[in-house]
Amino acid sequence: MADVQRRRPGETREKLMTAALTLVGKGRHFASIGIREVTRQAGVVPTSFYRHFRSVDDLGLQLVDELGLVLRRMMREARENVLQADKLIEESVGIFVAHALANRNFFMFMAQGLAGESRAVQEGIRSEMRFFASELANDLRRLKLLPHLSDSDLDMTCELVVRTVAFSLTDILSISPEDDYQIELVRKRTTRFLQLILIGAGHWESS
Amino acid sequence: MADVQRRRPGETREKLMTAALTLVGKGRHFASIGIREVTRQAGVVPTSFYRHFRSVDDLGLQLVDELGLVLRRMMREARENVLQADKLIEESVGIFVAHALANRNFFMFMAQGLAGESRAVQEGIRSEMRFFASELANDLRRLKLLPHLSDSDLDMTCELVVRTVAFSLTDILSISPEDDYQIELVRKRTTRFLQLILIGAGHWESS
DNA sequence: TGTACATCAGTGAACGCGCGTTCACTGATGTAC
DNA sequence: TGTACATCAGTGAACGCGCGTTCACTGATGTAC
Repeated sequence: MADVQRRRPGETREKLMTAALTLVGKGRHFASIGIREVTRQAGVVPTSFYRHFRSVDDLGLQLVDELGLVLRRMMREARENVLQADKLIEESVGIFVAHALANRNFFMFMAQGLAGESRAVQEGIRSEMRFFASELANDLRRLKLLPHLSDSDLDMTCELVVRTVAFSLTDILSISPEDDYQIELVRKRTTRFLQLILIGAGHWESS
Repeated sequence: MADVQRRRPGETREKLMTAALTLVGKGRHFASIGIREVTRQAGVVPTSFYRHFRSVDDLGLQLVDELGLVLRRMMREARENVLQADKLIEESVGIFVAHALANRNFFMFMAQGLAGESRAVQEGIRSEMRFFASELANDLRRLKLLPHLSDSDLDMTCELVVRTVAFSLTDILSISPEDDYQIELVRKRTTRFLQLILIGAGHWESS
């Protein structure tokens, strides 16, 4: 009975961000979401919105920051769990697919934002992807998996890998999350894409 | 003086579709565009809209059909002009970049639609991409450039090529069309991506 | 070739509604002394 | 430890505006005989 109605600081802000993601998850596009809609979904009065964000675009930018955390978490999990070099690709793709399903709304927001209305969000997401690619390049360098590649060729390869995986995202997100069979198909196809790229990298001649 | 005010049939319909593309080209996202906005841009009274489309989504679907024509035109030009096998990739990428710049609004619509609000538009664009990939596979088969690949592996390779090019689209579209230097960078990078993929395909072992 | 009628495409007025945003207010929490 | 005050986060009422959509009307074009 004690501690009644005591609000956690930042609780409403969080509710608003989650509400926006929920709407995106329901099939709405972020660019078409309004303030009243978000607050309604969050169960909060419209005026509250302005206590935390200047506009929906501003909320979007803050979502990009959180997206960065989600991606880093995924990267960490991959580093900890991908042990056998020969199954590196398969296991990484598996982890990616699992995270995409577990954070469906977040990744939908990411897929939308890449060609979204706000330049700032667009730039933010691209920058997260570049960061991801450069981390991947570091890992591959450390593992000496493609030792004959120059730094810039390795960067290029990783950029292509990240883009390919990002495109698979749109495949996954267009499938019903329960359709295990379709998801398995995407998983296999993505794996083959990456294998093809890495075979290419293996035979690439850095000048 | 004769022939005054005589409207070409379908003229308004065309104006409305062009208007929607213009708005997209100005940075608006298709999902956030309204009927009144389109008609205003087209210089037409709002009620006219319903003479041609049931909704903005419906207009979007018809834009996908036209997008198909744009893609086919591009494909034809590539077939006619890509003569030297050793420069196949470079020349194809060049033609793609030229078309992307010349039909900027159309390609922006395409990039947006891939993760857009309307499932039907999404599906339509994906299907155009699949068609493009299968045509590419036919060409490569005819040219006997990757004779050791099974049909399904060749399809996979072409699918990856098309996706990679499609992703480059978002690069091109985020650049100012006058920034020749940046565009040249994207052109070179895309070319390298495709070279990497085709080297991979060259060493791929179809089981 | 001429006439009567149907169809089509564009118009302007009107509707009710939800939107973004502002304002003054409230009560809880944090800070200074 | 207690008191006074400032700051913060949430509220409800209110605003003017642009939205999607409907309606009845108009004139041009197409069709039948």
